[in-house]
Amino acid sequence: MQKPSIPKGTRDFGPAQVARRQHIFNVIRRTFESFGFAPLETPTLENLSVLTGKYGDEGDQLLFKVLNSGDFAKDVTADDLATGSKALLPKVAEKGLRYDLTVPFARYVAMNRGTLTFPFKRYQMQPVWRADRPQRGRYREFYQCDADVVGTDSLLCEAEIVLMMAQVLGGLGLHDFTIKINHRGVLRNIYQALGGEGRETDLFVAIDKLDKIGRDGVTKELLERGFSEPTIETLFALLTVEGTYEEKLQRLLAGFVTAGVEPDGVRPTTPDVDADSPEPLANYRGLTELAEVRDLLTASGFRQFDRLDFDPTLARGLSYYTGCIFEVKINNVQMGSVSGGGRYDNLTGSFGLPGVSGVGFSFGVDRLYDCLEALDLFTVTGETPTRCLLTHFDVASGRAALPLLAQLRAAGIPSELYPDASKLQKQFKYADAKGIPLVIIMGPEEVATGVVKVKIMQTGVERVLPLGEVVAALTAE
RNA sequence: GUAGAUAUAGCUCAGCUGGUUAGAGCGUCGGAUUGUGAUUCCGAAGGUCGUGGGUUCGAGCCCCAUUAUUUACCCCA
Repeated sequence: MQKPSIPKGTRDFGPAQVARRQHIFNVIRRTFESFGFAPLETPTLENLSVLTGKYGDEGDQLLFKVLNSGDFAKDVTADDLATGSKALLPKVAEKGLRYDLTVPFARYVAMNRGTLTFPFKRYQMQPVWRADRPQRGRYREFYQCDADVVGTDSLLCEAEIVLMMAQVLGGLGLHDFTIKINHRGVLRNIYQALGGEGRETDLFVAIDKLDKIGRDGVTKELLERGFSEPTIETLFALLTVEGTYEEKLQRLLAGFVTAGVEPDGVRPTTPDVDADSPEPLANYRGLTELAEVRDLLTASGFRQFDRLDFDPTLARGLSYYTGCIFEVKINNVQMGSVSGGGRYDNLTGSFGLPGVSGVGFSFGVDRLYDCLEALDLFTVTGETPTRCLLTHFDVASGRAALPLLAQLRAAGIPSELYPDASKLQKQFKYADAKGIPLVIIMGPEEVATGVVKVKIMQTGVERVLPLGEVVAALTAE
């Protein structure tokens, strides 16, 4: 006999876990739909040509590839084998499991460009797969819940992302969170303020780690990557600006002007956005857009600015982001980000549809689940949906219970009849173990008199009711 | 890919410098209660100690290998 097992990084979800997960999905779905997003589902399998090259070299290695059907080795030559796996791969696998929901979405938009109405808003809640090393909060199969908009540059989308993040977390009872926001334009301006020394991406990767490895760690890493000490000094002066959202914007602005950073223009903004800001703010796209997002949030009634943190060190890995970027962390839990996203100006470009701007974000359901569990915030506990258990002792009383069972179900009370004529004790233990709140006793005595006992498990109180009144009495409660 | 930790009953874990027949709690099953759960009491079943070698008179314990799990790094949700 072999020991049963499941693949690394995958999990079974029992009834209680599914109930809790469904609760999370429901909160997210309700929020997405209330903001006008429509559901989309895409295949588990995508063609590898769609997936490869979209997530960088490391991402490509994390893709699960699916072996071709039939004789998958029929096109393989001795040369291919000698060359190695890279030459072999396209010949044996042409499909792979989806790695995220954004790329399949982009593929869908490009394929259906003729029939979609833009701006197109969709949400998607499906599993994705990554051949990663599993660890805390990291699985090989996990669910993402994405909401994206394509076909508009409006910063209202960015503001609404913040609103949705806050609404979902609040709806789940997770009130102690931080939404970090930054802008790729701000990062670029910082890079320019340093005189454009070294590689831009090296800089972003290093500063993104600031909260993890600290100032000394980042300094060391930048020195290794060829940045000079005065440059690093300037960098930290910009990165460590203190104050409110607004104050940080102003201080960075002053820093950019001092450093002589060339203004990178401005996209159209709403007229009165910068009413209380001096003119130069408008000349840096990143700062301008962050200011506008803040104003749109204020106008939308957003009141949780203490949980919205403009963090110039937030970089995020995925290179396709070009505008605002977001990341959400739950405080007081050791867990990576539970949500993240941003704007990408050319998402569908690689699928032959250039110039379409998209903005979106994603929740990690599995991490939200782990956070809720760590903070003991789950309220859903149901092991079974059953509300009422009918007990019986013999074939005759079991038969006699069936009409009542049907009536209960018709009345919308999820009910079941214990399938075997076991000892009553066993039937009660079953109800107790599953958390079924009501037990109706239906023995020969009850059948003969037409009067049944209804026991409320939690209190132990037992009521005696004529058969005909049971459904009405239970419905009333 | 790099580094560490762990592997003993269905589950969570004890098991001393290597010493006779490997333990507990929970769970399961039976009984006290032949028609009443959760509480109480009594009893029972359940383990080739991850796998393969080695050292030793003797290995759950020491050594080597191997597999699985897990944590951190990288990267990410």
